[in-house]
Amino acid sequence: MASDTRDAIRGVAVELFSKHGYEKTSLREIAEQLGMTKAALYYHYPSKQALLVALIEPLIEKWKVVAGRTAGLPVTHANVERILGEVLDVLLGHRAIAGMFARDAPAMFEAIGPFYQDLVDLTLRLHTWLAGPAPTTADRIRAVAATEVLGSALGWSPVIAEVSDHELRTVLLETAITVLRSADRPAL
Amino acid sequence: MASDTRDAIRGVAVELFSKHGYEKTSLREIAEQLGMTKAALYYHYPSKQALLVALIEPLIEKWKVVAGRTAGLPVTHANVERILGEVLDVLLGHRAIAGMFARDAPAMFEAIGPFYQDLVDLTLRLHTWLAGPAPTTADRIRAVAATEVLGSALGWSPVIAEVSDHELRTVLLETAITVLRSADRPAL
DNA sequence: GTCTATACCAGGATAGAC
DNA sequence: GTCTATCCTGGTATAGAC
Repeated sequence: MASDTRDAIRGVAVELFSKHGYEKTSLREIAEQLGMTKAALYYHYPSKQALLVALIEPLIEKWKVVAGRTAGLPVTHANVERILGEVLDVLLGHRAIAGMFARDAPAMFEAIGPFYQDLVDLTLRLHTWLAGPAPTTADRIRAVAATEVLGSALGWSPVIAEVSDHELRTVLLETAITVLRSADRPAL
Repeated sequence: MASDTRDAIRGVAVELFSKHGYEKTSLREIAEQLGMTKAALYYHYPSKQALLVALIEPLIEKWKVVAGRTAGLPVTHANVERILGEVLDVLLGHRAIAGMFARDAPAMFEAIGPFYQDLVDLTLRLHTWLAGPAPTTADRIRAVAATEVLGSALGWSPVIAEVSDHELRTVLLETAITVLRSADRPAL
């Protein structure tokens, strides 16, 4: 087994990192909450950054899979709905971690530049795909906005916290699709 | 006059805070870039936090004005468009600072809790107003999503950076309104 | 009124004892 | 696998030069 201690450390780490931010969470705090010393953490994870990376990796992997699927995929209504749904599932399935990327971006970048860059690049590919072939500027803005709508799932608002994952998924998916479709409407 | 030096300090501070994040920006860095010592900064601003507050204040004031306007205002098409437009103008007029709140949230909260809480409360009031009277859960989610669409103006995507403020304003305003209106569409 | 020198404490990191 | 001792950097505080 991959060590109970490591699991416990990661658990406390996600909790504190998302609550107080990465920079403001001290290793002493994490250690104290686990009943060990700062230095003991260093046995299990060689640095604060390595601990962060261990938390991040599962999200990155799933994000790669979803964004990768868009390669060469035609931008049909059905495909857009499927991809956006998968994106939402990744966000909802890793809320705490994805929320860190959304809300604690500079810390994430300073700590794990290349990994962070991977996520950014993948997101840009998603934007490009969503904008469709030969997009206008407005199409590209809407692609960003649609992604932002999905990001609402990570929000701090009580509205978001109170709603069931299922309803959140349904409404946000429909809304994001509406945003992309709004190109078809006559100009205001 | 309110001191050239203070202006210069604030200029460098916004730049570095938004580039590397608040926590990761050291006062030494700021001082060096200005050709002075760390301690000299302390003459002009009594703490790193006070410097941050000085940057933040103009945004908070404007945000208060806009969110305050919604009090008792009927949720008509025209009013929604006017308020969302004003929100966009505030965001576009304070891009760097507003971006810090969007992307560096834990740092902002740790540093200036009460001020941050003000912004959050005002934003929640905006959500509530946008959701309209007797809102369904879906209405409330869409209100959050519409706000998130406006927040796209603060994004790091090259799409956003390349587009003119005017076109960004036009498209995002129209898109946010579409999101709120999408309740009228027949269910998927 | 503006700045320098200097010292203090907290947090991340490393070496080495047990 | 866990701890003590130690180092370095960054925010902070104060004394004092100009």
